Amino acid sequence: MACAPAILRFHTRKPNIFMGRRSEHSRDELRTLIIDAALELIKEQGSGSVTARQIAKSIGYTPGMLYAVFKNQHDIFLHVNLCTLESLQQHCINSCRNQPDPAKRLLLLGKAYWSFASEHTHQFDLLFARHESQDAEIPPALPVRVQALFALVETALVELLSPSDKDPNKDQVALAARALWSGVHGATELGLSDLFFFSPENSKTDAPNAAQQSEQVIDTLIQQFVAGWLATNPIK
Amino acid sequence: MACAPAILRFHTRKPNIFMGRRSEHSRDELRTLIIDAALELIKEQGSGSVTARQIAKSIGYTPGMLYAVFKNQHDIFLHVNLCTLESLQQHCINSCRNQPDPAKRLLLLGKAYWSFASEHTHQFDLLFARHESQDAEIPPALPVRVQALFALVETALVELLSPSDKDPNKDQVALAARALWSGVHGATELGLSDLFFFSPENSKTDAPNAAQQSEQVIDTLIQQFVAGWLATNPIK
DNA sequence: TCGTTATATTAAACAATGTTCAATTTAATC
DNA sequence: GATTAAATTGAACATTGTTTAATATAACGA
Repeated sequence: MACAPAILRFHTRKPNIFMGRRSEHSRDELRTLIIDAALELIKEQGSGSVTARQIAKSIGYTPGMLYAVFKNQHDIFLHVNLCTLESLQQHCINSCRNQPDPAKRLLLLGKAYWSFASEHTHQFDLLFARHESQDAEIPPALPVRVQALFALVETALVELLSPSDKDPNKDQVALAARALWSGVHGATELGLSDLFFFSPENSKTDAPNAAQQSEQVIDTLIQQFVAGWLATNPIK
Repeated sequence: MACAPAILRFHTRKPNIFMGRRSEHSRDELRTLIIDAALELIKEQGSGSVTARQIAKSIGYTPGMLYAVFKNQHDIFLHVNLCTLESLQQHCINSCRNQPDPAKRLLLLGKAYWSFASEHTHQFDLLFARHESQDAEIPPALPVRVQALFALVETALVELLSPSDKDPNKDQVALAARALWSGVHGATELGLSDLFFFSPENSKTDAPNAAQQSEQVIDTLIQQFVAGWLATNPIK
């Protein structure tokens, strides 16, 4: 292979990020362009009917380009989910930041979770949709954001037990927070699907709609859980 | 239109279900054939990758035939969901039919719900998947089955309060049952998605897997809820 | 028994989808 | 200004759900 060295010499050139670009946008700009466009389309139509061609067209590109930036469609949606999770987190934090009473704060958090889900149904659906495992890695920021959500609940639960003392069983608190919030999440899911099926005879003349039912179920769940939490954990 | 009556005469013949059949199967047999085939494929692959061609091929027919029996693919899946819901219901009933203690029964129900979901993940996913509204009507048997599931919880909650007395507030019981079961459902969903994200430092050297976590979360939720239920409702 | 009629099923087509990749355009480099 | 490498395209590919004209077949009437 006498010619190999001569050929390899050409490959030693340092690559440049801007080489050969045709558009105004850097790779990172393209990333956010794509994610924002996808998010917008999902808000309008739901993720199920958003196509690669739609996303590309809405930012003035060709579908093929998307695959130079993201691994596949599912990869794009994963990064949309990151945005959604961030919005959800902010919405929850804002809903209760001025409420010092931990029990009331939990109720506000529950209402916020439901209101976000019902006002951003398509985003919420995608966030918790369970596709069979695609070949795209979960962004590492996702677990962090979920934990941050749980932390809000954990704090409230700790405050409920000991407003002054600060030595709770962390394992127990983490478990309780996840149990309680699983409940709020489940009620939200069932509420969105309108799956409560209250017997008509049980309710009065004016049957509550799905949204009212959900809020009632969530409130009940939180109240009962808090009552149980206080009953089983004696105030130190 | 002098000829009209002559033509119309032919149309007065009574239609017969077996007219022109080429196969051994009646329309109803085809319905169950299709549903069973779809169910089997969903168990193996998950609904997301089951195609009309696969279903048709597995029962020795052509995809076009499916559309003479069902409105569309979503319609087929809805009827698969009916089977799934029936299995889930049976699984739950069987899990606790010999347990007289209502609190223990609720725990068994929770375990059963989780075990069904984790052993039939693909079916469970399809059952609660929230597609954007397709044009196929929900089978009327579905609400009935969901209510039957809630009834198991309602009964246990009533027994918890008054083992002998039988005059509970029905609205309150219905609400509490849905709240509690929303929780179990939510914990199941989050568990399947492995979204609990317990901080590693909180757990001991041997971190529990997703299944163990889910069962623990579900147990905690039920125990706390029951404690709250007993605390807020004085025994009559 | 033999056409006639109504149904059941097919086969082929359709438009739309996600994705790939050779070809092309463009910018940076020598 | 020629060369090199990256960015983007555009056309293709295999699949998908679904429709529909054509066909095969069973029941009916005489």
